[in-house]
Amino acid sequence: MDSTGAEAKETRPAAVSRLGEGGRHVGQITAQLREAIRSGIYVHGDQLPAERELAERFDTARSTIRKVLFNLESEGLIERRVGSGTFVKYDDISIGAAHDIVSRVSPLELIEARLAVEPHMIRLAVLHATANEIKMLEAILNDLEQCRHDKEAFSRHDSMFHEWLARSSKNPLMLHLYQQINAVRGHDQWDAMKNKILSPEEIDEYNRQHRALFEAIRRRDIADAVKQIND
Amino acid sequence: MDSTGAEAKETRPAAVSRLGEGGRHVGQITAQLREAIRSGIYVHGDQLPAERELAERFDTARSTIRKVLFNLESEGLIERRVGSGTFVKYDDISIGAAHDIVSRVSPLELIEARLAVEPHMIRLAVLHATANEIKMLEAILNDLEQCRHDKEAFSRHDSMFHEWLARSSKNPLMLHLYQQINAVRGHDQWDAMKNKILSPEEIDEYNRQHRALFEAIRRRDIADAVKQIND
DNA sequence: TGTCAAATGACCAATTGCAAACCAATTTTG
DNA sequence: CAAAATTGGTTTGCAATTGGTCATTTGACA
Repeated sequence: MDSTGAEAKETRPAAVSRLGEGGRHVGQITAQLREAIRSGIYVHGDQLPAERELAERFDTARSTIRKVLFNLESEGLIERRVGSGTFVKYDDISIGAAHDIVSRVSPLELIEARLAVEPHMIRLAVLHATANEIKMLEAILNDLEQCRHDKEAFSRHDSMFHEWLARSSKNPLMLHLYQQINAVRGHDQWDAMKNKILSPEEIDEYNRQHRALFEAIRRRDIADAVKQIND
Repeated sequence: MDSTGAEAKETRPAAVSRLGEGGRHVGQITAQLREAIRSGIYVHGDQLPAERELAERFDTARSTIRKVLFNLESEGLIERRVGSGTFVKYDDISIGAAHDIVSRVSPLELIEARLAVEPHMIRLAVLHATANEIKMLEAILNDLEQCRHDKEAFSRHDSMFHEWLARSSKNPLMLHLYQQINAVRGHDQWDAMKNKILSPEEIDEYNRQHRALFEAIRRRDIADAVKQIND
């Protein structure tokens, strides 16, 4: 007699098929919010107003807003966390970066560049890393191994690990080059895709490699370190 | 040491800035403090105000500040010592802008960077260079061989030769990286060295290598090309 | 009148933030 | 040297906020 409340997931397995419209209000507000996100009014990471506040702003009921947010969540535009809020998960790199280097690099080209720079970077890091930097790398590595189920955090710490690696090389030019690479890597849609695909098992595998690389650096074993980075 | 910058934020986050790290307060304050450090308001070695004082300044709880400091510590920006305080640990040497990088790179470091990038670049160039680009390289090479006694012209053409090499790799990121290297290489700092080092005989030797490299590329002989660049 | 989107209201669970107290290491002071 | 003060580290309890869920009512429309 209602079907009001929330389209319970368990009672409605395939409700996703009918996209676009829920009801009149729902469809309207969905389009409006979707456009606000895609146009950049809200950017990646931004927190949307709470459901109750959105309801007030759009002068509608919370259940309506929830249907809207359910739609946007199905489209992958937002992410909702109980107790925290609703967050935009739409990193559109095409906005404003059209002629930037970032948008002209393919995943393969990125890998090529990394393969070129990283081995030498590792060699230098093995030679020049200070005790403090090794300590720092280990700390980050430990953080990294706590991130099996948090792809976002894993990606952040992974970047940090490699940046400290570059820093340990003690070659400002190498660090500079690697930061250029990282800038692309961080904004590359391939990276975003990788983040969605990363399974805990793959994260484990990455972490094994990271650990092996770190141990090689600590032992000052150039050959082994370079071997690790090439796998 | 103080001037923690604007603390304003009139109880209404309304126009969201950049969240996505933690809660609303934590994320905001983290971003604020991080910016204060990266922008140089606090410099390496500075002691931050005590947690309890920071809490008072930001009009928030100490636990909130502690989460903020934990974030910054994870990023390697600060260091905390029980009984002493929280200290900035940020070498802005490492984050220098592109124009600063030139003055901080030693000849050896430049060579290291070239050794890292060039072999891979050559591999890609051998694979991807078009007939036109090979023609262009040959033309530059001919110019180059006319410069036995004009160090300035030799240097110019040499740069051009390598830039076309980079371009032939068909990898925009590699080209970008090599341009960064070239920016350092072409800087005034190296002029003096150029004049001291470059004798006509050495220019001849360079040209022999260039010629050999070029022939290897034309033959699509990766092994020989890489061998030439490493000599 | 029956149907169904919309609205309402209540409650739950997770998260965040606040407050207070206490501990441990370090520095300052007497 | 010893006590006091300062500082980061930790724990506990509580309240507010937020998304998740359910039951029920309202209102437009066929």
